[in-house]
Amino acid sequence: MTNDLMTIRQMCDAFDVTPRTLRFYEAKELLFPQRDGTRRLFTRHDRARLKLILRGKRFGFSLEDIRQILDLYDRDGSNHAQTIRTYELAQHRLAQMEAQRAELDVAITELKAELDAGGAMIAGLRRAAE
Amino acid sequence: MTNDLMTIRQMCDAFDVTPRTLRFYEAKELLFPQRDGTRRLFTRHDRARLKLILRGKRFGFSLEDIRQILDLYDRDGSNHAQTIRTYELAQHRLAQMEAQRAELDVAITELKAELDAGGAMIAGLRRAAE
DNA sequence: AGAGTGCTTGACGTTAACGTAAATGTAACG
DNA sequence: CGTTACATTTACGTTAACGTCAAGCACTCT
Repeated sequence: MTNDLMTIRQMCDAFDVTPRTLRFYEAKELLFPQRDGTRRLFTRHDRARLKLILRGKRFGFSLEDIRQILDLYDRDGSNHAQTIRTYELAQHRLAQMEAQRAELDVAITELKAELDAGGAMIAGLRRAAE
Repeated sequence: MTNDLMTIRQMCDAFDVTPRTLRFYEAKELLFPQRDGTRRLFTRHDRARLKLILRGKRFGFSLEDIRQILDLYDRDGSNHAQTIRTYELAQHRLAQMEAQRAELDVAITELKAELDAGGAMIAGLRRAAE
């Protein structure tokens, strides 16, 4: 069984992040490692939170979004209103992502058309400028 | 027929940008308006370039990318090697956009799964942390 | 004790594309 | 000539998520 307390380096190796990142997350109040004198010791709790953080980032949430979600979660995991709030946050983010994808689709289609048509951006751009 | 020379405000109204933006583009050498004393006067040429700039932005090109493309275009619109170069830039950008869309698709799918499964991000995040 | 290794806390740097504010100019109107 | 309405330059501010030193402590090995 993996030790309950991990040094910053062990954390970095385990999660593929830099020490700077972990300290940054602590400064932003996303993590709260214990101290052994001056050194940080990360608990299971920190590891769980870090997983959530990295997962949230993959979803495109900002660190601030993530912090809010984690705070709600820690304050009272069973509070219905807060769960709803988080749900709404996720829904909102999902809508953003889908809108972004739609824009991207349009841009990709247009750019492909340029390439297919003129054989070069320039030609496409010139036509667009008429 | 619309006058050949336009003030900064006319440009802003016509293209829905701010004066700051036009001055910024000039500073970045994307536009080269004439001067009437101290005031800028934008020519048809500037308008054509601005259209290209805004179009490039929709494609997700950086201003620096756009500047390079415009420079090649102005220097010699018929130079084959330069046309090829621009073509490659566009291809590269297209590849980036498609990669980005792929990532977005994965994230959207995952996030949807979370929402469908647990009814809340928190639940999803908790399962992920186990 | 000296060397090496790893950890710590500052604190400034990076990137893009402008926003915003301050001080000044100047053209036209009445 | 005074006011109004835009224009100009200069230059610092913004945002996110860290990167990159710099200087120094803490422990261990020899």
